[in-house]
Formats: sequence, structure tokens, C-alpha cells
Amino acid sequence: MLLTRASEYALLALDIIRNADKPKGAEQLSIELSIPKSFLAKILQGLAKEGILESKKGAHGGFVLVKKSSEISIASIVIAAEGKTPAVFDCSQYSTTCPNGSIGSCTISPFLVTFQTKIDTFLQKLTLEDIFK
Amino acid sequence: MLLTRASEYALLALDIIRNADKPKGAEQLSIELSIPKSFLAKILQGLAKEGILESKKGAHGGFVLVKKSSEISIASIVIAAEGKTPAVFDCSQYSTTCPNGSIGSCTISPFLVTFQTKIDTFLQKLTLEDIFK
DNA sequence: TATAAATTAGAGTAAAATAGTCCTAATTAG
DNA sequence: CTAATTAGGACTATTTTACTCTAATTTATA
Repeated sequence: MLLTRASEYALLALDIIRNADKPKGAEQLSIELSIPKSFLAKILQGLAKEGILESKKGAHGGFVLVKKSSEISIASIVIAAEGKTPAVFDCSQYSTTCPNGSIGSCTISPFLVTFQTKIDTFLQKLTLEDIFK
Repeated sequence: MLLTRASEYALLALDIIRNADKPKGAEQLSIELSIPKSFLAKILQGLAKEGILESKKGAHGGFVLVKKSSEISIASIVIAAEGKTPAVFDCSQYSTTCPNGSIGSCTISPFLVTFQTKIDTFLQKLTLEDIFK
């Protein structure tokens, strides 16, 4: 799987947050979406760190969108949620054990790079607004 | 990750097999590629079952290509190697616990379907010949 | 026909990634 | 002050990935 539940929960939560007029708390969101609160809270924290959401602490706090939906790429959401860019195949991680030696010299490397670029481009061009309209 | 080592090993092995004039054994391939023999053997068995390779048992046996490289899609190789089609996000697996109920009614479903289709199409159009030329 | 070289099949295992939980601290509206 | 809320870190459970091992089967060839 390219995307994990973190991305799924992030996108579902963002759709609710962008349609709300007040800050949405993690607990409220977890109830509306029927997903685990602590896990969702972690994901929302990640989105806040990346500047996709603004978090308001304390009573009546919660999360609000900082930018317009049309200015938030799906790529940035996924990277914030997953903690890394979604990779077709994680060569670098295995570089020391790579059968073909260093990265880039492998016979399938051109294919992998082309594929990865296709995915990156697709996610970078798509915005939060696009996927919900 | 969308693709696992099974697909990587399958593609690397197929590149050697298609350039050989005799059946290539799992052991020989595992040596040339510096990858575990038993694991590679399992993957080659899968490719043989899907009709991508023909396996010859016994002495001087091994694996040979059945079709031309240009007639073998990367999609078919990946499906044979992974045992399933590479999924962007595995909704069906979570259908019983899906926050939004049944598949397709989820707000991110259209995005997921579009994304998955893009990937499927890309892999179906690409052939073994394409990625090594 | 014996034998060595292969694939086949299935069960089992180890490591890594995913999907969480839990607890304590810090912040803030009212 | 206090109740509501985010922040952070450590921890755990589950699932997937990446293998291994053993025994059975097949087959070229001597």
C-alpha cells in the first residue's frame, strides 16, 4: 500500500475541518469519523507542524485550516500524515544490501524513478479542494 | 511502499532470463543477483504459475520466458510477484471497520479510485521490454 | 536404471512497518 | 481556578514483509 490509514484519516478530518466555522477538536473529529482519538490526535499534530492546520490549545481549542483548500496539495497532506513522501519502492533504505550496488546503477532504477515521478506529480497537482468537489 | 522486494527481484531476474539462451536456475540467478535463493525460487514459482515463465524441472532445468518481452506487461509481473495487484490503499480489507461504511460511499473514495486507475493504467501499458531499453 | 540437479509445496520464523494506546505536561477560555 | 484541549514521548499489538527449511517430485544423462 502506498498510503496508510494516517493519510486516510488526515483527508477525512480535513474535509470536516474545512467545512466547519469553529475550531474542531480531535475528540469531536474522532467521534464523527469513528476513528481512534489518540491516533487521530497524533496525525493532526503532524499536519499542524507542517503548517497545514493551525492548532488552538485550551478550552474551545481545536484545529482550523490556515490556507484555502485550493492552496493545499494532497502531496503536502500525505507527507505530513505519513511523515515521509509516499514511495513506490524504498531503495535508499536497502542501499547497503542492494544487489546491484549503489542507488541509480540498478537496471530497474530508471523504471522506478519514472514511476515515482508520475505519482509525485499527480499528488502535487491535486489540491484538497479538487478531491472533494 | 507500493512495490515490495518480490517485484524488485522478479524484474531483476526476468532481465537476466530474457537475455539468456538456456534455462536459468534459481540458484544461478540468486548468485548473479546476490539475493536469497529460497525467496527468489518462491517468486519464480509465482511467475511460472501466472504463465510469465516456463519452468523446467530436473537436471539442466530452470526458467525460460514464454512470451516476448514486449508482450509481458509490468502489471502482470507485479501481480504475479506480489500475489495481488499493487493497491494505493486497501479499503476492502478494512471494509468492516471503515469509518464511512461500505466501500464507495466514503468521501475520499473518488480520489482513491482515480489514483488507483492511474497506477493500473501505467503498469498495464508498460512492458518488460520498455523498462530495460 | 541410478543419480545428481533441479523445481514444487507447505509450514514455519524473524524483522520491520503499521496502527494504535497511555500517561503526563502545557496551555487557555471563561 | 478549572475544565477543556493540544503536545510529546514512550510503549504495545497487529500485520506485513522477507525470508528459511525440509521433504517431495521431476528429469537429463551417464
